[in-house]
Amino acid sequence: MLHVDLDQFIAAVEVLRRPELAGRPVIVGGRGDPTERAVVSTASYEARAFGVGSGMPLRIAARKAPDAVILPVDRDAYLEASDSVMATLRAQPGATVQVLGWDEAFVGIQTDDPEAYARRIQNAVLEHTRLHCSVGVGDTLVRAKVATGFGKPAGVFRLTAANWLEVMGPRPTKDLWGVGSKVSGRLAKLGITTVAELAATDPEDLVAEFGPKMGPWYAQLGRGDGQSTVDDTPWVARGHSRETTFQQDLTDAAQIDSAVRDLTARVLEDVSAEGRPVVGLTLKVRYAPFVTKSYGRKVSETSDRDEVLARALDLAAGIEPGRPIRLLGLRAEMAMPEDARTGHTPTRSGW
DNA sequence: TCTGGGGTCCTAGGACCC
DNA sequence: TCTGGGGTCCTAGGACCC
Repeated sequence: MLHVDLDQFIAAVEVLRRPELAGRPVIVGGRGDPTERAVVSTASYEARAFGVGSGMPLRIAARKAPDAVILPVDRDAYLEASDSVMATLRAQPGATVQVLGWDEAFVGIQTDDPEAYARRIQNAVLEHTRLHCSVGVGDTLVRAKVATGFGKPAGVFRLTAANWLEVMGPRPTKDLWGVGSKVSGRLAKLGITTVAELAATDPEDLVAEFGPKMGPWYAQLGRGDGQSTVDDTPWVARGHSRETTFQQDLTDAAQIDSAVRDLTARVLEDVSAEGRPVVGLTLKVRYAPFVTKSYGRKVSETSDRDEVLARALDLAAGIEPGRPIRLLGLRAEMAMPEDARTGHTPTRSGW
């Protein structure tokens, strides 16, 4: 199968509608104001040369790349571009498309020459959207996904059981898709620092540290093994959430109350668009500077706005009075539709 | 350096039941 | 009076991804 990933997607979309920005460092994040609390969504390759990367506070990014153009996030524009990329992929002969995000997808195909097929896809995407993408070829989802990184930018790379250990073996475990800094640190404490070492570990030996599912899963990840078919079953969202970081920390009860009402209304926009009842609510509170607490509970199935608001305000009653709040978030969990409940939906553990 | 916003999934521990 | 063992459900928290 193939994994297709658009190059510097968000920045590329912005440059398309502002051709004068081509070749310049471009940073997209927040409302485009580096004095606000916000982070970088995407930086163009020119901006990355200054050490700017996604997730970095916008303020820091602006300091590193003083001449960069900083633009606000425009979700609708990226969604539209994404839709036409995915439509292009689905139009390829024999392609099964599993969308992973705005800018990436797995493509299942039967072909004797996957590299040629990958080039076809790159050309088709470029022709229809004027966007460049990189393609990974693999015999499992994990290998295809990881392969893409070696193809960037605008290239094609193949990873299979035959070359996985040769290419990935010496690399740190953090280079794996699904291993972050915490897990790589815990693995290091067990004496496992490279992908080769992880691949050679008995899955059962990881159960004590990571639990019955994640332990064996990490061992499998080290080998690059896992699911080898692309599943295009339409995704069914489990829930929707909204959150806001306040530019000034909140302490006033009336402000908190109004923020919760606002979040509820925004969450309900997404929820009611799906027409599925709410079955659970979680209020996330970040007390300054960075202590996150959540207050959640199941609720009896409801689609009534006032009912949901009342339950959200119930949760907000648990907020510690007087403690400065930096962020509030509200997540609504929705009832799963009958067919999705009985049918299969792709899960991370399946990979 | 000081940390967005939208998601998913897993685990631990307490409550409760038999 | 002090207390097993297994199971399920729920909540809180954590980790990761884009």
